[in-house]
Amino acid sequence: MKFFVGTYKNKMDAKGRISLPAPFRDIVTEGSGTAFYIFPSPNSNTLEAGGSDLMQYIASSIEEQAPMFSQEEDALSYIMASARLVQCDSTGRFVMPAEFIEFASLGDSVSFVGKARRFQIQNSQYNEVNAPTLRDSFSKSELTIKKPSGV
Amino acid sequence: MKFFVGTYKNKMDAKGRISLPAPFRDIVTEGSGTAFYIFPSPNSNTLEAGGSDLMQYIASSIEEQAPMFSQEEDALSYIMASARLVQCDSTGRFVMPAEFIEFASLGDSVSFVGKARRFQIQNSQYNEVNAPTLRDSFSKSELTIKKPSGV
DNA sequence: TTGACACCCATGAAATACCATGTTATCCCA
DNA sequence: TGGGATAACATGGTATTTCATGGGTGTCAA
Repeated sequence: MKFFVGTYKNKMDAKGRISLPAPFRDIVTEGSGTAFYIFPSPNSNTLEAGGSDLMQYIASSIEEQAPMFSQEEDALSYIMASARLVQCDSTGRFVMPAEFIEFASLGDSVSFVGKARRFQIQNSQYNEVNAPTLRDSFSKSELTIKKPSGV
Repeated sequence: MKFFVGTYKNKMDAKGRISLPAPFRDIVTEGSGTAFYIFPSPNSNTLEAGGSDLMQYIASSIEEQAPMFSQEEDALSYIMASARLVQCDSTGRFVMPAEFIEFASLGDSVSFVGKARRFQIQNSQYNEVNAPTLRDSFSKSELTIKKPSGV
């Protein structure tokens, strides 16, 4: 299995077209053809993205937490309701839906931030002001990596 | 596997005809030809819809919960009794049964809401008032995506 | 006969696939 | 190790297709 790592900056044109960074292209298109999923992050004004395996992960989690037709399921599946499947063309470019441009306040420069199983898409300025903060809070050892079960 | 994601708004004409959103068309018709199932939601005034794999999922769930001919099975299988199989024409349009138009109070504008394994069909106004609520309850961190078992 | 329903076109707008180019990164060989 | 050749990639522009939607016609059954 391959992971989304690294941070890349690409330009969005007037039509909302952006090149998906080449290192992400091969990973995300495994099992989803040339398409991948984007949805608004539940807790911040950034966009989350990944392949069909990510959606499978989320769908399974929802099914284990809440039965079908329950109110909890309705709230959890808001991710699915707000997500979009976007297609890459032959040159590796996709069209960012207008509602996401607005949600994430995307400008000319867009950052792609690797997050292992998924990646984030955000305004480059947002990324620049947050990256040092994140690094800072991490190096304070408030945040650590615990041993996962079954590894 | 492909999932129903996103929210789309289409118009219903005087004959009760609606275009099934193109992104849903390819998914739902896998294994069901050009037809799909619609049934009233057990817990709200919206309509649930999906392909034959969804009905398979529900049927299996009913079989595991209650034995055949039991009273519980009778209640659970009300979904099957109230469901309808609808056909799409060559342009991807289907006729919404009159009883469902009444049940879900459908007007000119109809929303299709992706829910991973299935999708909902509802009055667009109903969708507009509920979507912010869902997003709100989700972003309060009362609801999170936990690691599903076996992934 | 009348309504319900499936089927057939037509059309404008919007989405998407295709083609072209410059620049950067990578590879290969001297 | 350096320099040239080659391939990959990001980005700009254009053409084609898809899609949603409106209207009409025929057919079968109540």
